[in-house]
This record gives sequence, C-alpha cells and structure tokens, in this order.
Amino acid sequence: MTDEKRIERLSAMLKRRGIILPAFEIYGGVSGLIDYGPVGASIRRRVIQNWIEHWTINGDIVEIDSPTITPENVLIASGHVGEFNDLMSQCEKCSSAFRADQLVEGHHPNPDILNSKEIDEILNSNKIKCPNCSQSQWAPSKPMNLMFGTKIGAMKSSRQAYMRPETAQGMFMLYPSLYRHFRQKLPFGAIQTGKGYRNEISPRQGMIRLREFNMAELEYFIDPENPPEVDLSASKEKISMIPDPNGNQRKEIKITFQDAIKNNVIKDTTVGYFLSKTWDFLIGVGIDASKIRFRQHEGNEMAHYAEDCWDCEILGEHGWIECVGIANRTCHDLQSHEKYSNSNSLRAWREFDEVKVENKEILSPRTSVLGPQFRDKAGSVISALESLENIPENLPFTLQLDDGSNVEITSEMVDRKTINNSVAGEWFTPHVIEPAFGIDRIIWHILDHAFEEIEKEGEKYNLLKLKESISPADLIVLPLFEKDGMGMAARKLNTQINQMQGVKCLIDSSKSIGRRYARADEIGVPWAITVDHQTLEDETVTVRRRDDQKQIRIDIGQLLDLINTNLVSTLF
RNA sequence: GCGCCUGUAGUGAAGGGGUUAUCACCUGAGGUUUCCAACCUCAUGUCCCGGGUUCAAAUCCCGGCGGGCGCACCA
Repeated sequence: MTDEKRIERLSAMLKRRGIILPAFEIYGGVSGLIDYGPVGASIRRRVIQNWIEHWTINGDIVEIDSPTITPENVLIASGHVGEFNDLMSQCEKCSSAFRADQLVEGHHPNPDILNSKEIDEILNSNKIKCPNCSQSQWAPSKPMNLMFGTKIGAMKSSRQAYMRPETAQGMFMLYPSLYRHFRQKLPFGAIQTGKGYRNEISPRQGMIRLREFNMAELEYFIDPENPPEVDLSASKEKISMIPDPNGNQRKEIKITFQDAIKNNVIKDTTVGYFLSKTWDFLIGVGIDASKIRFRQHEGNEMAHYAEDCWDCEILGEHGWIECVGIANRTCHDLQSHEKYSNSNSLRAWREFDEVKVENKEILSPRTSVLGPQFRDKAGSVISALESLENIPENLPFTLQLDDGSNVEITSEMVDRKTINNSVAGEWFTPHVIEPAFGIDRIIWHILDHAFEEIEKEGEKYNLLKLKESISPADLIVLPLFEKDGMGMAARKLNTQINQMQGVKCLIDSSKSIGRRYARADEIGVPWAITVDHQTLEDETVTVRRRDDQKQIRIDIGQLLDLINTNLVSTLF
C-alpha cells in the first residue's frame, strides 16, 4: 500500500500479457465481469487443479458437479430467496440504506409480507426517522435481489429459477448419493468448483468483487456427537488469528493451530482442522505466509446459516481481503431441504454402542372385536392404542383419539402383552463444515505476491515468481538463434517435452534472447531451456532458473528424465 | 445507488474547436548479433459509445458504458 502506482503497473502487466482482462471490452466492458486470457486461463486451471488434489488426496472427499441454474424452491429452502429479496429503503437526506422491514418494525405486526407500496406508506405516515440522520424523507423502497433470475422453460409452464449464488447447494442436493457412495458412514465430504453469480450493487476493486466468479467449495458432513479426530501436532507454524469477536480486547494473536484448539480460541475441532488445511493450500499455491490471517466473524456479520465462522484473509494491494470462509453450517441446510422437499433421505444413521433393549408393555388390539364395534373408526382406535404412552392398569378405560373424541376400551378388545423392543441406533441430520474459497481473489493475491519489480542493469524488470505447480507453463524452449539448425532442434525438443503427460512447454524464437527471457520471466515460467551452438555438437542445452537467472548445462536425455519426474529443480 | 475524479494504439503517456493526432515501449517483417528487454530499416495499430452545440467535435455540453476514490451495500 506504500506504493500506490504498483497496483496500476501490475494491472497493466496482467492485461498486456493476457492474464486478466476486462470482459467484453470492445463493447465497452461490463463491470464485475473479467476474462482470463491465454496465460491467465492456464494459471486458473492449475490453481483449481491444485485445490481439487489438495482435498481429494485422502479419499474421504469426492468431486461432484451440478448445474448453475437452480430452481427457486431450492433457494427458498436454503434461505437465499428470503435473504436476497429484502426491500431496501434509502434516506434521501443522507443516502443511508436500510432494510425496509426493520425500519417499520413495531408499526406492523408482520413486516415481512409487505410490498414496497405498503412499506412506503408506513414509512411516510408514521414519519419514521432515518437511524443515521434522524430525518424522515425516504426514497421509494426497492427490492434488493442479489441473484440473477431466469426462467426454466419458455412458455406459461416455465419455472422461476436463479443462477446459483454458491455451489454448496449442489452438494446438499447430492447428499443421498454421497451417503450411499461412502457406504453410509460419516464423515465424508464433497467438493465442487465452478461459477457462482451475485448481481452486486457496485462491483469494485478489480477482480475482488465480481458478478460472476470462480468458487471452490467443500461440504464436509460429520456426526456432531462423534466428530472426526484430528491431529494437528505436525503443524508448528504460528498463525495470525483474530478471535473473540464479542470480547472487549479484540486483537491479533500468533498461535499454532493445535494450541488454538486446545485453548478454545477455535471452538470446533473440525473447523480448526479445515483452517489448517486451508493454510496448507494457500502456502502451496504461493501465498505469502506473512500475509495470511484468520478472523472470526462477529455475530452480526454471520451468514444466516452459520453457527461459527472464520474468514481467511489475505493481505494485498487492496488491503486485507476475505478469500476463504470457513463456516460450521450445522444441520441448517439439510434440515431445511428435508422440510421443503418432503424428503427423508437427508439423514445419517448413528448406531448406539449397545443395542437398547426395552421391555415394553402394550395393549395389542383384537381387530376381530374392534372392527365390528367401531367400524370406520377402528383404524384410528388402533393407532391410538399403538401410540399410547402409559398403559392403564385397569380396564375398561377411556381412550382419546386423534380427532379429540373418546371411546371406551374394554378388556375384550385388547390383549395385555409384553414385547421386546430393541433399538440399535437413531437417525440424525449430519452437521456440515464448509470451507468456501474465492478462487479469483486467491489468484489475484497469488499474482500480487508473486509480482516483483527489480532493477536490472539500470532498467526496470518484472518477474512473476509463481510456484512451479501453478505457473502458466512448465518450461519454455528458446533457440539462441533461428539458424544453423538451432530453431529445428528447439522445435523438436519442444514437441518431445509436450508429449509428456501433464507437462506444458512453450517455445519462442522472436527477438533477442534477453528479451525472450524477460517475457518468460514476466509470465512466471520457471525454467527456460536454451538451445545454442553447443547443442548441435554434443546434445546439451542450458537450463535457466527464473528466480535467480542461474544457468546449468545438461544433456538433453537427462533433462527429459528430470522433466518427466518433475525434478528439474534438483538440478540447482 | 449517491458524490468527486476519470476514459487518446497492446501498455504507459502528451496534446487538444480547424491539413494526415504525438511520443516511448510493445508487436510483426528483414538485417545484424555466439546467452539476458542492444542496434539499424520498414510496417501494423488509437481519441469508449450515443445524442447535442458548431461551417467544423477526439476536444465543448448532456446521457450511457467503463475505471478510480469516498459514502452506502456486501454470506
């Protein structure tokens, strides 16, 4: 933040090199929408690939993929429609905006059901004051819907739908399938990467607040009574945390994950585990460790579903930016979907340690007597007998039916029996811990932290010190000159390297060698292979390390082996 | 959404009611060159969009779109 022009130079470089660009620019652009260019798209793909591998490595988490178009019911159940359809009223004096239903609270028994006209009437007739400036002059209230609406189907029968505001609902929709896939045993998780959509009022700060953005979310389902054991003893690093949002002395502390859990700084061990996994991921893709902190949410900024929530914030040119949210969503989503969908398959079975055997006394109905006696009422009499909690000592007795009417039960109608009832377990709704990653924000900070401006022989020189695993290409082949067969040898080598699975190699033969090194450095290619005169004689090339420009000569065959085994770095 | 500032080649800038809009870097072709943005020749490419004022608008005015900052909003 000390150098205000750095962000402009970085943005210009990202555009010039085809990394991040404004979308639809020839039509004037659309704010909140960006393109990943030919270089940026490779970086994005690799970051996402790293993220997927980071979570799926243990086998308890699988990847799924679900539609971005989401029917309205789903988002009603999840709470998004309600949350996003609030009416907003703006004070014409001081421009403060407030949720209209909260302003008229106390002037109407149920403000939720009011439309904008009714809200405006109440605001004006009661002269409700602006909480900020105490004036009473309101602009007409407007619904604030941060979801992009659409219709499924064309004609009358079309259904209201929205572009998903998060990928999480896809995982909840697939819970029954996941439960089967994991042999009906918790814990397990599902991840999804893809686009999310929020029609932001004012997108700002480049790629920080977008209207269409890359999300990567994990839903990890656990039994709250038997949370998974976690071992964080291997993680010795002291992490910046800002806990205790409601305490008086809110400040940043440095503490290991293990101690944070032990000392109740992080209350939920599973949340703590995911905080540490999040840390590992961010370090792995090249985020600067000193620019990461975890901040616990305050009560009033907590999402409508979350019980406890931590943000992972990263420091960059825009200040501290929330890049990951880790929330304990408890059973909110699954329970709500059960209720709205009438499904009963969003649960898990918890076996008791010991089978509970109950000896229970019941009155078993003699249907041959009850039938003729009560006729069409017989059914409800039988169900009332079955649900009877306290078996009366003496017969006859008066039994109340569901409809409130009473019947008399005599000893001829029932048999007094004792039955063995064994209960092996119970159904419950799993809790879910959700780490949600804003991929674009993370990529921004990767670029920000990797972007280095140095001086080289009196000239400005840019470097993108990307980690090997997320650089847009693994290597670049450069013929020293495009003659004497050097160009040919370079093209052959480039082809050989690109034939390897998962390896991406570029080739560049235009302009001077120094300029080509500079271009490769600026987009973050870690290794440059130079084909020179000696190559033609002895089949050796030089390998140049981006970060310090050191060069080593090596036999082509050996180099190909090193590339194939991802061990080029061991050369130096 | 409000307020202030703002929009000129790919990037960064200069200029500005009147011939063909300027510069650097970049990019491309050729030359030269035995490893770090060298040099020479040539070339491509620009006034955000729409309306208005005017004989004439890239320039002035209005609106839109985009960008920056502040306020507001923001899972």
